[in-house]
Amino acid sequence: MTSLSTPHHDPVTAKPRATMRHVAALAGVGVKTVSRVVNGEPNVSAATIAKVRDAARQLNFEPDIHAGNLRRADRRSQTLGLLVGSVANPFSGAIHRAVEDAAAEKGIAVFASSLDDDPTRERGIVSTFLRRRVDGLILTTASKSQGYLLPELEHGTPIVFVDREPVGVEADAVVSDNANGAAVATRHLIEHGHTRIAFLGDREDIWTMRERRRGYRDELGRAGISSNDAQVIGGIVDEQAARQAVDDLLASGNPPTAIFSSQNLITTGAIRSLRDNDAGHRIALVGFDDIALADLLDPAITVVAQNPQRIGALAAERVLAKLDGDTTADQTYVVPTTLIVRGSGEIRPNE
Amino acid sequence: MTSLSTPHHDPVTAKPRATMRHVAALAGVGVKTVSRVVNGEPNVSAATIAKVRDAARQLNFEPDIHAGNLRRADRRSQTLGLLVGSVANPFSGAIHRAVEDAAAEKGIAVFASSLDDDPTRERGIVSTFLRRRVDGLILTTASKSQGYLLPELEHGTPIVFVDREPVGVEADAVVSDNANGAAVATRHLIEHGHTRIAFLGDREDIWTMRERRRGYRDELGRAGISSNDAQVIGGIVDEQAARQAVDDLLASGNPPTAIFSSQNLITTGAIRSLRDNDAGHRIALVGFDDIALADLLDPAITVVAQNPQRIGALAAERVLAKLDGDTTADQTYVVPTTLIVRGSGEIRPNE
DNA sequence: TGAGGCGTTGATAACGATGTCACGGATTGT
DNA sequence: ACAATCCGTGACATCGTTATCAACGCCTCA
Repeated sequence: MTSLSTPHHDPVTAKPRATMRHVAALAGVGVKTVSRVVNGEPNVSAATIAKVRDAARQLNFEPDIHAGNLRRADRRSQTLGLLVGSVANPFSGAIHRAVEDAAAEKGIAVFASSLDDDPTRERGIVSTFLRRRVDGLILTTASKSQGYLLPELEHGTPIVFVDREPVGVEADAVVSDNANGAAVATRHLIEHGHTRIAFLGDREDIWTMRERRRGYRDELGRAGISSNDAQVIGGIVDEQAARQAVDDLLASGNPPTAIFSSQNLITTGAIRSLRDNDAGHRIALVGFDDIALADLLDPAITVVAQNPQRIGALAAERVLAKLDGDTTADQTYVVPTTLIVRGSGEIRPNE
Repeated sequence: MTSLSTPHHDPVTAKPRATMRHVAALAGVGVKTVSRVVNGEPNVSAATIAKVRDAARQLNFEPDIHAGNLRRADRRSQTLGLLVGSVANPFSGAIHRAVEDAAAEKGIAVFASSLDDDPTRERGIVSTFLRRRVDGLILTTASKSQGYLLPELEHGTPIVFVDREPVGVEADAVVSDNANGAAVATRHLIEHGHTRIAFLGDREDIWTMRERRRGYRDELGRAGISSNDAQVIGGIVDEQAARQAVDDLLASGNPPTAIFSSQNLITTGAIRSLRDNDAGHRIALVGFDDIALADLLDPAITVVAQNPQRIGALAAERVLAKLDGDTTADQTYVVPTTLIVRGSGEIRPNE
């Protein structure tokens, strides 16, 4: 056996990539001049620019942005790290898209990763971003504290939290009007005559879940509804669990007349259960976060809609502003939610 | 006025980032030894490893992956570029998620961008990826030819196309069973007694649209249905346009008894129009690509479902395999579609 | 006409990491 | 006991780019 080996892509056919040196040689100029042309720096003669452009085109030259970044004064990688719930989730997708649009305008590329509400993933992904020297971070978090980001903040990396407020660090955050939105939803149900309103919640350790539950409870309190009537069910991790939870509620001795489901997947699970149990027109439902085609269901689903586009756009705006030297004090930006009345939330008890 | 300036993040508070030299100095070893520890290379004493780890932790050291990449033999940036229709679109999101999962396993980060069916964007985004020296590319395309990628392919960069086949280059592609899926949908409608089946299509220059239309036409031909009965409407760019198109169809002198909508947003637009015109239970509808909650609508929507998870997973698998030296010949992988019968596709004419 | 300035250009060091290689000390084999 | 080997380690060159600075030629103005 010889020592011949093909460790990776076939080295026989692999053509080397053109560097500035190659371009410089072909154009008959120095590398620094190529650099000047590529970066649009002034004081290069038109003739030289043409020669260099030609050579670069011939060789399919693409500058190595990271090699440049190594020496460049501003050390910008033109890259952002984005961590969202899951890139497969429409809410996250809308945030991602808004961030991409803002970043693309400035030639900035975006790393996007999924958190899955897993603290370990959070740390790993952030580390992955940091090792790639992203210029800024937009993060949804799951860990108990984001104190580990302090050194990065001190270094000057702009960090903006989205969807959930951070713990253990001061930084910008962009979140939905969670407690108020939940209160509005709850009040809406109360105004339609309900007192037995169940709350279907996510995992206890998720900040948005606690905020929404707080809004729900506060509103019940304001209406003078006994907390005995509040059926708070937490720890619902997916659509199937939500379905089961509602099945159980309906089978219980004292079912609620209305349901407030505090999240996307939980809402669809609830819809399925209500449908299965033929209770869709009997039990009111208001969901937190809009769902696709909710207006075409029967009944159409009343929701408190979030504004993920706005959340993403605002987060990107803040990060980019900080990169441009903006020193506005860190704060939490609250993006309003909107009650969208469609039918399911206007069902009255005992109908 | 002094020459003091604050070009970017406040240089007064900006702490420098720790490099291997700093870690080496603190640990009292050479930089190469730090490199060995960080990369888990063998032949370092346990005591030295401990010293280095300690120092690295104290300084919050994160290695600069791109600086290393510059000198490293394999030149891997541990990064993939992914270009999809739009990161806000559930189909794209599912692909993205599958790619992310496969990549994350190997510590690879993913750049994700949206194409918006814009050839100019395609070129710009690919260039953006290339300048960042991604290890591989997974691309949805909009331009007439991908010939511009030839130099990159020759260089050995693995490229896999998703959703649409490339033109002008030979490369792996992972696509849905478009023509066949469309034929299955069409046959399904024919089997339920329809002959006047309208086709609602996307922009003409989109490969998937042409494939699906081909499947539709072929199937009509096989059934001996006159092409006069085929009402092909193309150039539908969004949901609103689809709605309008169906409104027009219904108002025409000779409306179809069934509709095959060849895409996601077009399907929802069609549903809305049918609903508005009170025709949902009279005119059959089969959509290409599944939509959320389709099973809860009235009627529930029959669709030919794609499998974006599978498409993404397969594309990622191919790219990663090529990175590992796999030299299987380039080919197009066809991911099967599935007819999901729910109700709207089983409505008979004249009901 | 000669000093000074400006526009254009390239040689060289440096960025933060890894590949190479050489060195010293410990271990092994005979 | 001595050579051969192996292990642990660090000095140095290097990857592709940009910052610095010096040099050159040409123009301007006194």
